[in-house]
Amino acid sequence: MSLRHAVLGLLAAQPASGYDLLKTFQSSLANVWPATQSQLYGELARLADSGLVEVRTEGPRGRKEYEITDAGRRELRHWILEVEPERVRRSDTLLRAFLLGSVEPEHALDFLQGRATAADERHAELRALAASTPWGQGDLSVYGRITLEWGLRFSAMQREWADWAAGQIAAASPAVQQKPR
Amino acid sequence: MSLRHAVLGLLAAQPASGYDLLKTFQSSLANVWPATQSQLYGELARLADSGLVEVRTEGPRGRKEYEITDAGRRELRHWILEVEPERVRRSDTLLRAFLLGSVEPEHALDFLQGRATAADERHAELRALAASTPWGQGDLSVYGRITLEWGLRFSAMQREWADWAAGQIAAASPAVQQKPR
DNA sequence: GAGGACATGTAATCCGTTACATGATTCA
DNA sequence: TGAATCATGTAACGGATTACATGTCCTC
Repeated sequence: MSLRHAVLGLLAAQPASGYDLLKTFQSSLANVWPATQSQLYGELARLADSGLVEVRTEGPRGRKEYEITDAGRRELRHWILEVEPERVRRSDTLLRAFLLGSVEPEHALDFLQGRATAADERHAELRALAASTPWGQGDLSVYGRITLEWGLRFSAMQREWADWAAGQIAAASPAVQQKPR
Repeated sequence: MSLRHAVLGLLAAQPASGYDLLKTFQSSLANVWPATQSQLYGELARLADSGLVEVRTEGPRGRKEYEITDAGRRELRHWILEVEPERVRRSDTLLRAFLLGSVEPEHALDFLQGRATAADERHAELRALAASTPWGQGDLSVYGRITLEWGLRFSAMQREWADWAAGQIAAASPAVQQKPR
């Protein structure tokens, strides 16, 4: 049920149409909570039904500009501060790591080295994003940076973990030479 | 489509019934790729339909012991080594962080301090799990440790990030005192 | 007037969760 | 004989993804 709160959070900053929100979900939010057009319009309708948002104005081409209501603000605040976040549950990469025993050690090493490279690439991508973002003075700037920093730290951690894990496998399989980087 | 590969991966190590697999999904795998009983029995039926596993023996109480087939092993190997893992897409915590601008800075600080505590608790939980696990000599031991290490590093990273983020907010809101720990 | 951007909506399908339902075997 | 465990299956519901469908407005 977090898409609902993502939408409320965006509308808490400023009124917007589904189309406006969609652009945000495809750009900055794509790295945090991606959502599709279908989902978004459906969620807006449901939010309006439950009184957490309202149509403020209807514009050309059927444009509906939504505004958060007081009930919506209360719900958002409650969710952020009082609902315990769920842990990240599933990671594709981690599942593969768990199952690496079913391939030969040299292929396990290849996998981990691939993960190290992918983590580096992700890190570079986020660094580029940070550099190209016109960071202003507002809240969005402070919290956007904090969110991005999480991504940088996460990808750095993945890189270091993959290197460490490759070392562990090399140590456990003396016959296998770890390829030099 | 990863539950399918989690099941194949477990059956690659040894034949098992749905009931056996369920216990694994509720213990060690719960930290990596949780799955419910419903899901599991459904997936086993689908895997058998597509010829990736086979019923090896039928035991008492309708027990069906499944075995991976050659086609299943090929599919597993292909998935582990040749299918690019998906990035972790959604994090409840990160979405809240992104939206923290909609609450007062002192509550944003509370949130981040709560995350720091939760990360510490998770870290301790995983340390306890590592200590209480009878690590043997096999593959499961090597790859289980590697997976657990990821969790330890992840929770450590979250803790450090939450502390750093709290510092950023305190700096951006000079009026707000960061509570001492 | 044609093309692109704006703008919303619906349908099909898949995956995951919760709950319901049923029955067999073992052991105290 | 009754409780616990073993064992499998189905149904209902909600969220996410992809694809389909339609129409309007602006600008060149």
